[in-house]
Parts: sequence; C-alpha cells; structure tokens
Amino acid sequence: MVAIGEASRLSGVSIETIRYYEREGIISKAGRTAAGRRAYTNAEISELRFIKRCRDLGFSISDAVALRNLAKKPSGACETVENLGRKHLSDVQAKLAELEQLESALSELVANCAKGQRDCPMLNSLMGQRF
Amino acid sequence: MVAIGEASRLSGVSIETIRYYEREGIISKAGRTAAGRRAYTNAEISELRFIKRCRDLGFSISDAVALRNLAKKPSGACETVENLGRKHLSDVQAKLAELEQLESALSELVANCAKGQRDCPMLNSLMGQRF
DNA sequence: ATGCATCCTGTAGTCACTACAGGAGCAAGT
DNA sequence: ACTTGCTCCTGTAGTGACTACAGGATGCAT
Repeated sequence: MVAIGEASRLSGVSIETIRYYEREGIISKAGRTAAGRRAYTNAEISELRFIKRCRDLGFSISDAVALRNLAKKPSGACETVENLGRKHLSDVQAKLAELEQLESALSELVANCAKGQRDCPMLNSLMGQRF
Repeated sequence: MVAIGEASRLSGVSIETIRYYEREGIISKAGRTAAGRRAYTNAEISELRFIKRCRDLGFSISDAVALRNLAKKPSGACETVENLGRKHLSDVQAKLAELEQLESALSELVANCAKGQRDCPMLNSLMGQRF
C-alpha cells in the first residue's frame, strides 16, 4: 500500500490525473488510510500503468477503459481487442497522412520565404486576395 | 454585404465558429442590419478565409491572429512570418515523428493479434503484468 | 396568414487534463 | 515540544477551439 505520490511515480500518471480518473469513475475509488489519504495496491498501480500505456498509444480514455475491462475478463477478448486496435491504427494512419500533407504544404510555404522577395510570399499565399 | 450564413459558405468557417470568433475578439464585431443581423463585407470574408487557411495548416488561433495582423501591416513582416512558419513547421515535424513511432508500435501490436494466440498478445503487452 | 429557413443571444458541453486556493497531516531535525 | 518542509486533501475554475442546444425573432415566398 503506497500513497498517491508513490503510485504516481510508479505508474507515470500524475497525481492530479489519478485523482481526476477517480473522480470520473475511470478507475475505482482507492482505499483510504485512517487520516483519509488514498492508498494504492500493486494491482491498482498496474491498472494505472495499463491506462497510461493505452493513452501513450493514443487510445481515448473510453477505449482505454474498454481495453482494461477486456483485460480483466477471463478470456475470449482477443478479437474485440484486435478490432479496437485496428480501428485505432487506421485512425492514426489517417492522421499521419493528413499531417504529412500539412508538413509538405507548410514546408513549401516556408521554403519560398527564404528567397527574400519584396512581398511576403507566405502571407500572399494565405491571403489569396487582399483584405 | 452578406448575412452570416453566406459568409460561412464563402469562407468555409461555420456560423457558430464565426460567432465564436467575434465573441472572443478574434475578428472584429461585424456590422448589423436594422434588425440586428450581422452583415459581412468582402474584406471580412477574406479575413475569415485567411484565418481558416491558417487553422487548416495547423496554426493556433493566436498564431493565426498574429499572422493576420502582420498581413494587415504595410510591409516588413516577412521575417516575422517566416519565423512563425518555421517554428510551426518544426512542431509539425516533431508531431509527425511521434505519430510515426506510435503507428509502428500500434501496427506491431495489431500484427501479433493476427496470429491467433491463446492469450491476447496485445493485452499482455499493455499489461506488462497481471492486475 | 402561413410556413419554413435563417438569424439572434446566452449557456452548457466536449476531451483530457492542469492549475490553483486554502487547509490538514506526516516525518525528520533541533 | 516545536518547527520546517513535504505531501496530501477537497473543490473549483481554466485550457483550446470549438460545438450544441434552447428559446425566441426575422425574412421571404406562397
């Protein structure tokens, strides 16, 4: 049983965020010491770490919660997990493609800048026409 | 002079968002008809389009506002614009790299799924150890 | 006169936190 | 016993950039 600060260090989830997760029912309410301070078991810390890993992979909180619930079930969850994973992967790939487009557009805009024109080529590009 | 719906169509910025921009002082208050409805000039529509282009390129609202202010100035803004552009480009590139990492991690996780193991490999990976 | 689209203001919700304010508890040193 | 400094508590408000109503007024064509 460790205090919230230690649970935070061990899980990588900030103290404020742990309290937020509890408030929102994302994790269950932690036990308390006599003085009313939260106390965490190893299992609870692992759970926090699980949520953290999901979040780091870009899953939404509700996906993370769904995955955790699947992880707690005996078995047979693999297919559902795979579906969630594939869905999220394709979202990430879409976002990646979008960001690549953006990068090249922006890169071109900035590259024109370097040529020292009289009128700012980037502003002209953004304007299309005068205000 | 056109109404907000037409201004929205012409600029690509939604009606709600135009009103939001006005409320927040991002754009100046539009003129009104006798009945109190907003009326937009061509210049104002161009300005909305300018903001829209900035946002589509991933600039923050405050960057977009800064760029617009530079665009309204007589000249000499090119260097500042270039700096903003380069800064944003490097942010985008950082985000891109991060997302690429994420994509490959997620891709690997999901690829393992396909092999039909007994224990879900993706959940095991997320868990590290049991709850 | 009727119907429907468009417009108005004002407020609350979204996502996932983050940042206080104001106070209480705990552990170590003096 | 007392002080110092850290950790913890609750509760509320703020972040960015919108989005979504509710409840009502106006404009225009039939």
